[in-house]
Amino acid sequence: MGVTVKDVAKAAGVSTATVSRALRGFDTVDPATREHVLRTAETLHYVGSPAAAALTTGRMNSVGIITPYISRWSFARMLSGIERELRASDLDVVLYCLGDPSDPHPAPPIQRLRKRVDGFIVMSVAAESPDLRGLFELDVPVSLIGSSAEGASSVMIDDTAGARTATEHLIGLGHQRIGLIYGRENRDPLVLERPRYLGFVAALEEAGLTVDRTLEEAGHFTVSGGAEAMRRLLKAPEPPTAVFAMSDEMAFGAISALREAGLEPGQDLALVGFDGHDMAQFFGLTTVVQPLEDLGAHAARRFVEALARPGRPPIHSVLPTELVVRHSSTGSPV
Amino acid sequence: MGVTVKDVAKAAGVSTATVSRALRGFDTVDPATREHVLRTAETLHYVGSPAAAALTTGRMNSVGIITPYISRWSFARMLSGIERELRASDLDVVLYCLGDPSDPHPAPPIQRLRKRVDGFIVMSVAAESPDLRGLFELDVPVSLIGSSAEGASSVMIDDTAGARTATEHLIGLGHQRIGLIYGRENRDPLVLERPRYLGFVAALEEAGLTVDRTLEEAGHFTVSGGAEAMRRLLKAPEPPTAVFAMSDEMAFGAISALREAGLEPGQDLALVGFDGHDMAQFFGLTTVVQPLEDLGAHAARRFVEALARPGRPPIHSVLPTELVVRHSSTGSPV
DNA sequence: CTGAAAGCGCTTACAG
DNA sequence: CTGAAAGCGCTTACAG
Repeated sequence: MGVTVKDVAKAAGVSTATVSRALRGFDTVDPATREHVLRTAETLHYVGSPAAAALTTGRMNSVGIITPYISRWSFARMLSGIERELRASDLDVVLYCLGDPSDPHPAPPIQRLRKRVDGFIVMSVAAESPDLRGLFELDVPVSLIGSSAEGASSVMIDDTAGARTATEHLIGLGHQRIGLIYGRENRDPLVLERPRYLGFVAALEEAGLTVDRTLEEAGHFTVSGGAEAMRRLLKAPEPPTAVFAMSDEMAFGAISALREAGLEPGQDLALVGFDGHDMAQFFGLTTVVQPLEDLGAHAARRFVEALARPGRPPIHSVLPTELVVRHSSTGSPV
Repeated sequence: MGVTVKDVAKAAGVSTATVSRALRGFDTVDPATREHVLRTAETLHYVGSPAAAALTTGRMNSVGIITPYISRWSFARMLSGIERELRASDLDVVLYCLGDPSDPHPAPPIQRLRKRVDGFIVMSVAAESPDLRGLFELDVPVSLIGSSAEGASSVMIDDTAGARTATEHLIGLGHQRIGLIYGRENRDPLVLERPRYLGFVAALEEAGLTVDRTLEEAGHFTVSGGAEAMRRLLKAPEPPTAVFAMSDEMAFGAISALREAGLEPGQDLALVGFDGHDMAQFFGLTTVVQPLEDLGAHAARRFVEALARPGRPPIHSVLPTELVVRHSSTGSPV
């Protein structure tokens, strides 16, 4: 069903061992022989069988990407960063999407996947999550984004600090009643939710403000969820004068709910989001920008390194975030 | 480095052939034997080697996804649809991102990829694109989204009709000077661009309107590109009174450019987008909604079928689009 | 620097 | 219904 090393060997008049060595650039091959083999392989349009190579070497030359979402903006962005970085290393990308961590979903077939890839890059899943059960005992490189674990490299942002900065910004503008739009009722599954909440609370407490649970609404990390959360907040007996949304997409929804109610973000209610969404600028949305593609690229680089030099101690990196102030919080013109 | 069929065979007291057959549910195995083998495999935590299986059967149990973009909204959405559908078939998803079709980029290693997967799903790449050179001679199933070719199944929307409907909507509202925000200067690479243009032009011509090239601006399918395109249109000696944008993201940018200029979409200029973006509703954007996830799921299903029953004639499907009218074109309240 | 041979872990005719 | 044996296409000690 195709040209094999045997064919190349015969055509080149050498052994299959030599073909194999030449093709992979071993320097134990006579340069002239190598040249000749390469040319012969070329002529015959030889393409190696990764399955056969994998069977002998144990290396699949691919990496498994484990993620809760694909199309959610920030995840697509990280994925894009991973892909871009991996393109150079000719590792193939095998994508596995878990599904929403708060919804019931089948456990990923980690053991089966492990046989298909040389290791994993995991996007925003807590190391302790049942979805990752067994992953760290696999003895393959694991590179984490947004979470961390003992034996794995990780790259994250400081979610707590980011949320705290956002909240402090609102406090600095004089707000005392600050609402929150978080994600899901159960704040543990999505790894970024808890630290952002802690940052929010810390800022309030430091400023001597009380944490008012009635000012916290779930927005499910979607635009429509954010809109609904904001509608509920506006219906409160004493609505907040400012709101921190844990994602820009929820903040977009919040903006639309405000407009619906005849209110202008920045004028009537100060709003801050989180992510640095493409469209934040166009909404005039103040937001905590995180370097999503860089997070992905970083994790991919760590993975490639771990594969090349096993046994090195894992590296934990924290990438900076930046509060970008716009109209939605200050009310000043866009 | 792990438990193999041999180990299972020995433990179960049968041959490896029987283990193999039992594990794959062949009905030529005595039920009691099968049960016993299954239990033994379970106990031993046996996990098959896909590489070895692939080497003997020639099947990799995975599908290559070829796409120009990952994080662009509509592509992420289709990808999500593909993934969801494939999850059930336990085919692994190997992702290959080409890069922007209008920018120079390396040719994808189709021949190499072919050895890793059982076939391909291609998102929005013209069958004649150099990126796909050799793909159709590979004799593996190919399932196309948004384009079509002789020997491959395909699923698409009618881009021409969608664009025509959008344009007719604007004409029906009484507009005579209708501008266009398209993608790139070179409209061929991204397969959807040419048909949308043809639909736009057809609607104008049928209405007896002249096609004015000075009212056409490139928006690069990005939010900021759309904003710039709209700014240029507004600077025209005689600006359009309505604009059709080939994507919602460009339309969002256009909206922000309008607001910047103190204009209100729907009041001062009628705007229609294309895609059915999550956020269109929140912008009050009139748009041609296309079933992106369904396109992906559809293509995936075709692929799985083609794999199961090779030789069947390919199926070409067209999924419906729907014009959803909102404030941005009619000016009526959201 | 090169080759003969074994082996990676499965599956599949072939026989029984 | 089951097993012995060959073979898929590579790579890798081992010899030379």
